Amino acid sequence: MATISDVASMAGVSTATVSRALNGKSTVDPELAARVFAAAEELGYSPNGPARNLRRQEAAVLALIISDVENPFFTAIARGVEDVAQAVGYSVVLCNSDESGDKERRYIDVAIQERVAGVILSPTSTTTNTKRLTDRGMPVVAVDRPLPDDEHDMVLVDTRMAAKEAAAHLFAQGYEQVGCITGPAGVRTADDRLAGYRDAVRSAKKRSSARLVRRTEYKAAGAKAATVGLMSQDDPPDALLVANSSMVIGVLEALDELGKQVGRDVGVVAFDDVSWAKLVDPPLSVVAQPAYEIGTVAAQLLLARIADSDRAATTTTLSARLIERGSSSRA
Amino acid sequence: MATISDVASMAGVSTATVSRALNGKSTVDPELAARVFAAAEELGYSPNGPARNLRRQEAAVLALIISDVENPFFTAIARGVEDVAQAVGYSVVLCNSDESGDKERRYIDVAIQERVAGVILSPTSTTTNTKRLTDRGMPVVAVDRPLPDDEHDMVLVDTRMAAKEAAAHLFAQGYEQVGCITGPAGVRTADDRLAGYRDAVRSAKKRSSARLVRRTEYKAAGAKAATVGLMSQDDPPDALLVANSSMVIGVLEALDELGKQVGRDVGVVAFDDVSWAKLVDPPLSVVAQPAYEIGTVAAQLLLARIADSDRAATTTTLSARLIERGSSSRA
DNA sequence: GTGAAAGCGCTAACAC
DNA sequence: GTGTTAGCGCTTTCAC
Repeated sequence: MATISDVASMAGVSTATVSRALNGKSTVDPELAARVFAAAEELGYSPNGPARNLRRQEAAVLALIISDVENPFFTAIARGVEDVAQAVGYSVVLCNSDESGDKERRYIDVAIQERVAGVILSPTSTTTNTKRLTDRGMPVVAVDRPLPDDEHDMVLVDTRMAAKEAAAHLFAQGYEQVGCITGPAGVRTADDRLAGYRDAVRSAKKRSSARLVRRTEYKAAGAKAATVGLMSQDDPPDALLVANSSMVIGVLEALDELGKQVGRDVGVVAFDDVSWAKLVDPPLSVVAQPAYEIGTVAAQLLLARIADSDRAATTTTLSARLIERGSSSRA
Repeated sequence: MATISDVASMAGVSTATVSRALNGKSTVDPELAARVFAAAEELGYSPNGPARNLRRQEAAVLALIISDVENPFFTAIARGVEDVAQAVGYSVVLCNSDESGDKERRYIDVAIQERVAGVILSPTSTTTNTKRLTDRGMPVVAVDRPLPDDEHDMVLVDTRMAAKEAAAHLFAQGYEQVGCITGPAGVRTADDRLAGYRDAVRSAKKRSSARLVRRTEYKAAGAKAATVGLMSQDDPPDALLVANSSMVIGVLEALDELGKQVGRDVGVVAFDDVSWAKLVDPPLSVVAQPAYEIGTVAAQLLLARIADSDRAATTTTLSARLIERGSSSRA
């Protein structure tokens, strides 16, 4: 592959001049510049990124480590990040930790080794170790889930409040025994959504009961089993708050197999306004999170910190919006 | 950030020895090795990837350029690629071309600049230019959609056959006027699915009619408008073959708004077995493509070609499977 | 305005 | 088995 010195000798100038011409730095004689461009074109020259980054000691690349590529919530964040990054000439590399602390650690190492300019991640758990990043002065922004220490920028959603509202809505619709299916303990969004649910139970003057709560992986299969378990006990719940959109697939399947009609028999509200929410029967009531905006804000924060490492860490909390559809109505 | 010479001086050895010890190359005196590891640990040393890659003239990184991150079909491919790559120590960077030839070109350039070991891509159109890649000796594997020249490995699905089967199934179920909503002209999967549909029309001895076909972006909005257009003409279709899962969302919304009952009034079969297919009413009949397998095969092919650039290019064609559910039945 | 030369951090000959 | 040294391709002083 052609190198800068190939271009230089073809154009009859020094490598320094080629570099200057191609980067539009300082002024280069127009005539020489033209020769340089012609030679570069002719040779199909494309600068060697690693070499440049090695020399410059910086790369215009951001790493985005998300916990589940197959979850539309996270891919929407990715789009937000990408749009902001592209606009200022940064590339984004997307890594899928797949809710595994191991893979997450591996990708954090890759980010360090590749010397990316900064990292945006949705921590798989509260034990996620970003120390390796911060020790090396790498800017980190956490999205969706907070990091334990407060030296990072974070972009979160007031998910506890949203969960409370959603559960309160179910009570207001006349459901008596609202249950909750949430993610694993230690995953902050799962804990918060459960806490919000409990807030609502308390406000509604209901007795909170562990019988009505199940925790599983943020996946359809676990949620399906949990729903079957929940519904097959005496005095089962007549409504369910479901903590994510993968889970609600399992929940709806289970309800269907148990012959329960959603809405009339069992009210359902789930997190995340997925594209197919209006297609199920009855249409699914959801808590819509501003995923794309989380991405854009996170990217802006990260870029700001890359530019100025002394900025104080900020936490941005966006709010979610309850969208009432048929699944949370008895009518 | 600590460099290899920091480690070397701390351990009282040369940088060469550090490199050897850390990479487990040739043999190093156990005692020295121990000192090296201790020093590296102490300093929080992490090798500089760009520097290493520059020297080695190769990086264990694959680029995967997909045309839509929000489409589960492509994210499933991504998981397949990643699983294979991880297993042999390669990282995967995921890039979203968003069906835009421009973004695709930009990412191809990034891949070249970063000197990744190889590229897997789903070309946005038949005009995708991979010449820049191949000119530089970069291995390329096309997935989902073929590339015009036959010097590349490709992993495709026999989507024409699958479309024919799906349309034939609709005729067999007693639908008389089967229509087709497919993607933009020039996108090979869109063209092939249309061709397969026409094959079925011919086999069923129906007169093929442009009235029954619509082409739009591979998105819900376009498909929704197309459906409204299709259904509001005289003698509208009584069944629809839909070329992708984003589109079918628009189709089902439109049908619902027009008061048509899916299955009884209008049969529907769509490409891609999405997670929510069984939740809509009636459950959605689909053409299930082996997306994950496409990813694994593509990654294996790419790795093989990286190891041996002289291999002849191969084309792997996987087959899709029709899954009959309620949406394609009048009962 | 341009070129010579140093050096980013690493690995791989090559000596010993 | 270990150290010395050259050099990957680039940018950036520093002279001129």
